[in-house]
Amino acid sequence: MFELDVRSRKPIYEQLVEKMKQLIIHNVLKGDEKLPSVRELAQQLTINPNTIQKAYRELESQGYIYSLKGKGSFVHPSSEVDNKEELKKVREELKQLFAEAIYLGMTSEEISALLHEVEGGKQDD
Amino acid sequence: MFELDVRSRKPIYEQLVEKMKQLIIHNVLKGDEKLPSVRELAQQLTINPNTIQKAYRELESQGYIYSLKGKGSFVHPSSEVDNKEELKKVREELKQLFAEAIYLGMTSEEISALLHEVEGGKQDD
DNA sequence: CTAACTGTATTATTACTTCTAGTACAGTAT
DNA sequence: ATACTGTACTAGAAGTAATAATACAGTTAG
Repeated sequence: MFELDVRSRKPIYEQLVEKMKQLIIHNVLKGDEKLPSVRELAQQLTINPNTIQKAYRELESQGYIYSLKGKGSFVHPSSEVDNKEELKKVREELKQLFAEAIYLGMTSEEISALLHEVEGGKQDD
Repeated sequence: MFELDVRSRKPIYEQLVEKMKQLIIHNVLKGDEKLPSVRELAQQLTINPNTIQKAYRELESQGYIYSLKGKGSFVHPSSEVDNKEELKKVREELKQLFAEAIYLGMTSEEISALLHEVEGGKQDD
């Protein structure tokens, strides 16, 4: 499914959260799609099931997936995502990153271009 | 100078790096301005000098400050900052964050508005 | 109902990172 | 010389991440 850097200073479960978010955001994993089970993914990645669970718990609290006992974990459909806390966090991070980008010499034109590049790469299905 | 959350899950030296970057980026700390010494700041914040040094080392490697043995640590003037690695990192983070913002329901207009808000708040002196 | 899946929770242990503490050395300035 | 600076190193305490081994509850296919 993806690769992890076990030697990284960044915790495995955080890497896992980031990668999964990317897959969900870029629609590689579609709404209501079933994710690999905790044990299955642990075996695939040769890491401990508890670590997977920790990542899934985090993804669930951020609203990206939902889990049903006995059934599995599933991608939360984008249209239903309504996480005001996450949105607030993202807004703050954007402001911080904009200031940093400008400080490092990026123009607002460059930044806008990047935005529209990302925006253009989207499609619903 | 600022406040730190010692109880936070985020390491103290990382908080310190973030805060200092903000002060530098927003021109509260100006170019070539002398920063508090490692020992002085450690005393002010009641944390260990080694922790301050770790933060300063990180800020130096990111190009935000420079240190002179026996003299002190100083803010790197914005105009001279030319850190291609940092810029590359920021570009990647922007793309990731844009995708996330859009996924969470922000429009590109909202994002652009945020950008110009940050941009407008700048002034050289 | 049983067997084999699911998520979830708990406890114990190990490994790693962060932070502190103390010391030391080299360069600068008065 | 004295008192500042940054920098480096070792050692130990404290907290976090990751593993390992169980256990329990809900779902589903036979």
